[in-house]
Amino acid sequence: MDVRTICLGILSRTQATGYEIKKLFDEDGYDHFVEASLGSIYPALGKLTEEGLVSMREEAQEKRPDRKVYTITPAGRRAFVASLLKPLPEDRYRSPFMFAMLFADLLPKDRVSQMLDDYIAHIDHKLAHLERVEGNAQSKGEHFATGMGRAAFTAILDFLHTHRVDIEAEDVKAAE
Amino acid sequence: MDVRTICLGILSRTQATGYEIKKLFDEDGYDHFVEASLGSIYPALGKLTEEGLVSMREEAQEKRPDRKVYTITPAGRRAFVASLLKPLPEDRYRSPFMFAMLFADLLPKDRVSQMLDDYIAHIDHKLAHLERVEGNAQSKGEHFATGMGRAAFTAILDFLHTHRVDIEAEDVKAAE
DNA sequence: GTTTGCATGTAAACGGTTACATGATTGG
DNA sequence: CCAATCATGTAACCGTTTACATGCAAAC
Repeated sequence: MDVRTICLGILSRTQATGYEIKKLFDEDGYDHFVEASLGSIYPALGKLTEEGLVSMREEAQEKRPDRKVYTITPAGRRAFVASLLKPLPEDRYRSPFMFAMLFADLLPKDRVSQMLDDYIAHIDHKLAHLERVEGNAQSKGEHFATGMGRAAFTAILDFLHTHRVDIEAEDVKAAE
Repeated sequence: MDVRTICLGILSRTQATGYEIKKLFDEDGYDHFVEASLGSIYPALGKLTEEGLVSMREEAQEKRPDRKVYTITPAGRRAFVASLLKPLPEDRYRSPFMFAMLFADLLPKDRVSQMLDDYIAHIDHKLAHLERVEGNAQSKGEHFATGMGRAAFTAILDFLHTHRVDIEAEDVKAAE
């Protein structure tokens, strides 16, 4: 899902500045399955404006750059819905952690333990974040997405807690 | 995790040609959390050879291009382990499906059902693949990785089956 | 007779991140 | 005093994908 489409999606819910869109990503739970940096959001908004899919209104501010508030246009809504009617790109999951676990036997035992600790802490943190935003979910979709995220994270944590011993165990060379 | 490191990892287990490395990705369960195309593998192998991290031996073949079999060097092994001792990059999960679910209320009901059907079929397929490779897992790490993948996919499928009704339900406008 | 598998490689295009550039305000 | 927040934007860089280029053999 490209930054263009993500911006349209957010703007279909609320008008916002580029900066605010970025914040919605990070804070409102979107960041579990999409992401974008400001360096890609600003150019995307510029292009969407050119194409008439969003409109922009400048709000002057004292001692700050003008806020540029973007609003989705009817054409923008149509384009957004159209993009969701097309076949969706596949999910992509890249996990350096899982990759590293494949080679646990090459690593010192405490490095493996440390990786597990870090990863568990990280998932814990994500799960906590998810549960925090779950409360203020607005739409059916948000409930569904946070629920599914929670299901997945919980299962992963369960697995890690019960199976970390397997990978932390010393390699026992078969006695001859 | 960049293609370089992934190639080194695979070559730490077995020598292989670029073509074979690609196949190992797709067939041996690696593709659930790492991926790379031939267009990135060949240049990566060339560079690793230059740097002395892998060595290359050409095997002439009749009526086919020479096979170039790559073997990791001691320096390559050291570099690979060193890369796993450094802090790992974060996992990244990009899900156009989850993103689309956030906007289910904007879509026709049967498009949502179709997305769910497609996605469930897709996860089913991945899970079956994982269970197929789980049998011939060689190392502790492979067992761990396939086990964790299975745990996550199973939880997601469970969730989808029990909660799809929530998102497929008609939006009932509150009676006034 | 067409697709799939084997086997290599290059180059253009793409989409994105990171760093740079600027600068006042507020909270710790 | 320093870090974070607000607020925009550009440009260089990066890694990767996709398409192109080549071509035979086996399977369907």
